Amino acid sequence: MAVDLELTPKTKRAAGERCCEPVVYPDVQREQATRMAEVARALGDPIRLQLVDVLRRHAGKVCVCELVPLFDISQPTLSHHLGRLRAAGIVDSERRGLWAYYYVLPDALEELSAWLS
Amino acid sequence: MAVDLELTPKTKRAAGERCCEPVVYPDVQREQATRMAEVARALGDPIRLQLVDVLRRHAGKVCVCELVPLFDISQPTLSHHLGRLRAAGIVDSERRGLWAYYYVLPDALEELSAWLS
DNA sequence: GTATTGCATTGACATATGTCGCTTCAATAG
DNA sequence: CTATTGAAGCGACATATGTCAATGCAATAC
Repeated sequence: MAVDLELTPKTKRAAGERCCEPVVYPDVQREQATRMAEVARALGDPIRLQLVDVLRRHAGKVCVCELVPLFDISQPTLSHHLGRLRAAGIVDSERRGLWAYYYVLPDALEELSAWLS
Repeated sequence: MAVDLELTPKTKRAAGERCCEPVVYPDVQREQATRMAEVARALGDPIRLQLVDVLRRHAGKVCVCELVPLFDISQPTLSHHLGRLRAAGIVDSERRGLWAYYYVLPDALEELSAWLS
């Protein structure tokens, strides 16, 4: 075990047919995949996906106080989800007095949407 | 502190203007959001997204042995990612002798794709 | 000034996730 | 039969995530 005999020809090929055609795709999009995966991960929670859905259907800015009663989660948890969506560049917010209004940045979903189509 | 005086009228409204119009969207899609979030979460990793990309561009079934050298991860890790994609219903596999061939189930991405568009 | 209100932050906790090395297992080669 | 090969399974580990209660903070109401 300690000694390496190195005597294996290593020319084994299991079957006569080759494993598959050697089409190795040149990884065109490393950064693109990272960007799209980041967006997909942000959408990978039912509450966040519904948040985006509500914000998209409401063609304007929606107050957080309007979003809280839509979900069975605490206000800090909702704030956390909105923060994650904002970190992913999917939404942004604007404070008006005491209230915070969230809205979708439409371009953020474009790349992923185009790739999926 | 232990006694609840209950004497607050609770009729406070911070500003004269209402917080926002009371458009509470009837949550049409609870299960739909869960399904789409599951797919999005499965795509929420750069390696898995690139795996799906390769499998989609290759209009057929691709051998795992062809996928391994495309990424800088170990074979068990790649197997784990393929397993996650299969658990999400995005891909399926078929064994032919020693090899395993993976392919995309095109319908799996349709719902999310339609929602994003 | 003090009290209240809407939202964000913090700290905590349990669970999920990505990664690896090691092993197992089925299928083929000899 | 035994040896080898491709792929999956099994811990183990560090990190990320979803959730909450408690707190903080700025703006408004009094």
